[in-house]
Amino acid sequence: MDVNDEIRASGKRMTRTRRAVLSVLEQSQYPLSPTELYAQLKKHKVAIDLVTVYRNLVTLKELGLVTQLELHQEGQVRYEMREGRQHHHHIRCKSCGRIVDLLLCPLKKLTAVIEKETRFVVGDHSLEFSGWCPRCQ
Amino acid sequence: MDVNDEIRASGKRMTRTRRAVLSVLEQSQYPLSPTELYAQLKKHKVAIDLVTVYRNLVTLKELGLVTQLELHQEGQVRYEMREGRQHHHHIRCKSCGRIVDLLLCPLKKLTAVIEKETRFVVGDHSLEFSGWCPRCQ
DNA sequence: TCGTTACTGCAAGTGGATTGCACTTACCAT
DNA sequence: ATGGTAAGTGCAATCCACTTGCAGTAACGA
Repeated sequence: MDVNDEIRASGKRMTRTRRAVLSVLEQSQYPLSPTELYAQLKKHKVAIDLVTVYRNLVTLKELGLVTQLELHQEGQVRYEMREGRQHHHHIRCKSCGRIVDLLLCPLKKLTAVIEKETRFVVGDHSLEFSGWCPRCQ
Repeated sequence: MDVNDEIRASGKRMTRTRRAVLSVLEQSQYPLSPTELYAQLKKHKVAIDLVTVYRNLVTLKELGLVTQLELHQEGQVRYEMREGRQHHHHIRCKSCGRIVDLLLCPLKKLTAVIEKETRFVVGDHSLEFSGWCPRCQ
């Protein structure tokens, strides 16, 4: 079941704008904010409204096709394709804003410890590092 | 050197409103958003503008007297007193929004691994869990 | 190809946070 | 103790990410 099928299976439709949003996300090397995504679309001469970008991202997130992340101190949200990629975190350069994937997640074993400590049932976690990238050091 | 001295030593002044902001933060059991802080001040009949709350928080953060945190999916920032408290993280209830401290930080040893993997120089990290608190389960 | 209804664009609205500016006040030098 | 100056404050306006209302458009199953 490819992306197209997944969308259709949920009663949603594969529209011109939705295809364009997916295409830009698929080609991006790093998670995009709605505004950046919108700028990319404009660059590719796609006629689309920023509101439509927002609404498509909400839909795609609900369908589990994209992941939403919020990086510290950014004041905006970012999205990346989920598409077979495994759970991971990010590091962001404090100087140029560059965002790079981290392949590790050291937290899975921690859940039990935290549940014992707090009596919460742990759902998600968000982990993010910031620092200075090679170019900015 | 107490809080008062620290503020004075930096060329800042200890004003009526700044004292009130600090007092509310000191008495809070959990990190407060500017709006919550403002509401607390109003409840205590402190005459203050919301803008002044914001500006004081910026100043206190710059002085290292308070820590700013951004919890995932909240869309607002929170502050807590630093005051001798050691580095820690938080867990937030997805249902009622309750925020509880975690005493552990499993990430210190990870810095070297990440620096090797990414060639970044790691500065800060932000880690946050969410789940369901005992009352909301 | 037609009808339903998801989707879109435009405009307006929210809410958290910031900025400009004139007035006020803390506090140090005298 | 007091007067000058620069930090701090309040108010209004603004910014910016994001959301909502609504009328018109288009995907796609029948």
